[in-house]
Amino acid sequence: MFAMERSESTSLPTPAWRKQRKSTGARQQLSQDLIVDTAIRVLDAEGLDAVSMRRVAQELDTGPASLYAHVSNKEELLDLMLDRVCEEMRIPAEPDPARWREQVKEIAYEIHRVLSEHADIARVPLGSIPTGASSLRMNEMMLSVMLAGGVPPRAAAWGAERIYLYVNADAYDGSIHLAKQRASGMERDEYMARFLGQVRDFFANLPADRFPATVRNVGDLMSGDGEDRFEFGLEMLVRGIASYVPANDQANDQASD
Amino acid sequence: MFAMERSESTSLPTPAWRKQRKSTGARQQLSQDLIVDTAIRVLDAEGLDAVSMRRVAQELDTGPASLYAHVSNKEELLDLMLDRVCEEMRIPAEPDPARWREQVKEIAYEIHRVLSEHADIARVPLGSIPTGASSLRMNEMMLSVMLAGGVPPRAAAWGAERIYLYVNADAYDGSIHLAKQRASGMERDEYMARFLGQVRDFFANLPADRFPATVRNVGDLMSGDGEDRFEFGLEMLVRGIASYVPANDQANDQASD
DNA sequence: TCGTGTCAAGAACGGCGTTCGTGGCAACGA
DNA sequence: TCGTTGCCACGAACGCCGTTCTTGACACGA
Repeated sequence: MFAMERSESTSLPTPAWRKQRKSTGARQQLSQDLIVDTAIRVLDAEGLDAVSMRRVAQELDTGPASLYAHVSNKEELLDLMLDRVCEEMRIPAEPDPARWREQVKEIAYEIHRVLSEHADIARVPLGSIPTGASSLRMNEMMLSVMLAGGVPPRAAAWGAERIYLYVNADAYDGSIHLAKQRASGMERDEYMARFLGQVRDFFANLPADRFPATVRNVGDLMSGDGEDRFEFGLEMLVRGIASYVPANDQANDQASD
Repeated sequence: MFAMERSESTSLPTPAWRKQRKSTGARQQLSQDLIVDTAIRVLDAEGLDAVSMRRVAQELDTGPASLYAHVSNKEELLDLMLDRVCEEMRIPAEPDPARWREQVKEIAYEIHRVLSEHADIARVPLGSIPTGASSLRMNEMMLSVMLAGGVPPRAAAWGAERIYLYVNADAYDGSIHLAKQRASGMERDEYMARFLGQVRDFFANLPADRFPATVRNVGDLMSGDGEDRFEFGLEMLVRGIASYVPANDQANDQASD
């Protein structure tokens, strides 16, 4: 089957007089887009570790060497996959100063959602400056929203980057559990229940004299699911950045650095 | 007495009458500790990617199969390395309610320091619940400090975990630049200058109509080094968690969830 | 019809994690 | 003192990986 066409042309049917490239039959033309599409299919189905040059080539009924005509590296392939994934992010409407906190969180949620929907792709952006158009647009929007809300420029610039780091890290963290669950062959709920049970037992059975706070608060330590915790950390960050807004009707004891 | 330990003496010529096998007996006893020590030496010298079972075995003048008698997995080896590294962390004195914010930051800095000193070991704890004694002690201390400062238990439990995630993520982020610098063969300063210059150019040359906030704030986006940004994000988080302290003389519009 | 250039792809290189089987050595029982 | 036994180091091998070299088939311009 043909992948969805990405660029403007190419969706035309092949002229009948042009021979169907090669005697090996209806082989599809290799192209960067096709390779990236295929790699993302493998990613979604089996996780990032399954995305190898050989595996992608096999999926396209060819050898690994063939990919290097369209992609210089595995690293470049991963970057391209990330760029493509980022295109799925929906950017919220224009900045609304009255709702700037909510908008910052909406953007963070959107990034988190898209990264989480594609297995452990979140491993890729950790540590590589994202230069894809979509990433840049997210960053631009986050910045605009904060500036509209009255956050000073430097705090907004750094804050946006820190929030981005946090979102990435949490998405990656979550994807690891997904990978382990996949490897264990269990259902999601069963895996989670078993895993959390083990951690709870581990914490609860620590020597209470050396770890009093931990043992006494096992209930709170274990409460909430991944989404609750992501939301909590995000709220921490947003409250923190809000404290840099000058002349606010709150938070005036240690504000503004 | 001969043929125990002292691997330095193996450069002696082997007596012709002694079977070759015997001379290799001058090896040091393998043990888990020795393997972990060696692996950390490789890590510090060449980065985490250089830590392979083969590489560590080679460093010990043996074959990779020999390691599996003392370590069940590469994953287990990495966990053991992390545990060992965490032992270098110094835990601050006991909780001082008046200084709880500073103490939280001190703990975070200490974790960050030790992780950063060992190349990209920070890749390991991202996504695996740390169960080493040292990690637990850090968590216990962080929890105690927050509770002493008046943070409600659930907020303290979640907050400590979120801060831990942030510290890990930032340490990992930093280690990637170190790895790339190492790969490029440049000096640290030269690498950084070149890298930041490229990013600055990239941002500055974006189309100003589509990325107005980005282009207008290039200066702020690029300002500060890694430590400044780490500090800033940490301060964001601490201010955020502080807003959960009830009956504070600040922050009372949306506190306590 | 004959180059010619492009690009798919087979083969191979060196490295990886891991397992299997073997063989040497130390400790122990007779 | 001499088997015997059990443990453990380790060579070899398996099946992956990313990447490169080389070949060769095809479409196309001359």
